[in-house]
Amino acid sequence: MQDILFDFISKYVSLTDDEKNAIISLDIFRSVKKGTILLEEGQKTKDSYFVLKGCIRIYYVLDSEEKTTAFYTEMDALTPHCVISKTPSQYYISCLEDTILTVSNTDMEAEINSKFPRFETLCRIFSEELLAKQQIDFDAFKTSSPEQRYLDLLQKRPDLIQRVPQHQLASFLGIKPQSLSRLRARILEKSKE
Amino acid sequence: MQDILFDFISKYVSLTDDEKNAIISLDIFRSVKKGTILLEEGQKTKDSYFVLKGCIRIYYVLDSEEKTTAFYTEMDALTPHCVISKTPSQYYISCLEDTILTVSNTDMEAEINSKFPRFETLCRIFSEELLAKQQIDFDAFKTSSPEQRYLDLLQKRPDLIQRVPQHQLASFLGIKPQSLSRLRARILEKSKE
DNA sequence: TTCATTTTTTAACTAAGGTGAACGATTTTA
DNA sequence: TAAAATCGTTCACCTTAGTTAAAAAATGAA
Repeated sequence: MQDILFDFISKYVSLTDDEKNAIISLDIFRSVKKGTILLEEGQKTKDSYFVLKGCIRIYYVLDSEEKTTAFYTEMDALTPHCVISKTPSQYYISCLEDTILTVSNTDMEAEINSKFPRFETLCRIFSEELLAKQQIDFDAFKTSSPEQRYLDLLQKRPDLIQRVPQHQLASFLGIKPQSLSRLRARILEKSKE
Repeated sequence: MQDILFDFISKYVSLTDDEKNAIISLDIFRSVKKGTILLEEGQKTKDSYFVLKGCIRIYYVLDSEEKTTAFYTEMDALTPHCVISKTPSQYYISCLEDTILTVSNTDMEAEINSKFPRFETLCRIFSEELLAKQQIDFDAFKTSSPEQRYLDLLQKRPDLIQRVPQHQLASFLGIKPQSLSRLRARILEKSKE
């Protein structure tokens, strides 16, 4: 299971056995049941997550309605905004499936970073990559219609459409569940012609 | 002018005179005229920007229409996606106003990072902050209507609405210029009642 | 200043998403 | 297992954005 993490890291830097052992000794691997809430609105935390297997999601409760804005699956890393801003969380994080992930807090990261400078380089590069990728995703969202967004998702993350409930997918796409349902029917109708 | 940059950096780490001089000797300060195109679609570059004064924007050309997706003003940093992904750029970057900025390339950053490890820490923290902030912005975009987005912008970035052409603001808000115009009229109508 | 260009607004019409309600189907839970 | 809650779909109606076109306003260049 740890190998998933190290395989991932090896894309960026090659770790020595010393470094790997330092990470393992942190005891960061966790197994969590479907439905578990990792973070609640209003809470403060220093914990970041890296998904090894399964799926977690971010959702807000606005006007007593759930709005899912992000999904994290295998090899996705999530540092909640409240960890960075040191303010109470504006959103919930919960497990959509039984999930295996790593949980690491700011202090542990600081320690590893100072012991192994290459780990800091890894974090910097990784975070720069995520930022650039997310920028592209945001741009694509702004410049396309809900229907186009759905079709794009179908191409790029077909797995998500299978494993995630429609109403969560809808708010992820920025629309209401009824609209997603209608939009899907519309696409099906078009493809018949 | 350099002081703007160092004031900004001092929020994250305090630099020694040695470090400041190393940065100054890189000769990264540039003054560019309104309308200058810093990066074109299809180009490759290693250059990142930090805006000291003025405003630059990212725009795509889709179906021969300009779609502006981001603005960068005083104290904003921009590393184009193509710098990270090492692929040709999907978008243009141009100056909306006469602008003073720093231009630094990947190689220079790598050099500074290896000479001054604290600079790497600065970059990591800065990039993690940007990522978290952008996530929140993206979430807000997904969970609100064009009208709400406009009202939010009016609160949070009133300067942008003054200094940026409406049609660029429109695509930044994910709508057409005519819709923004109509939406503004609608808001004005409501406020009269 | 004048002319050309760009930007913003307005309007009429079309298309698409939001709302509220209803209906099975499925899942959860007691 | 039965009852309750959740989920996905459909419908009718409303609101809002997209489209096309035109005109007014603002901007820039000769």
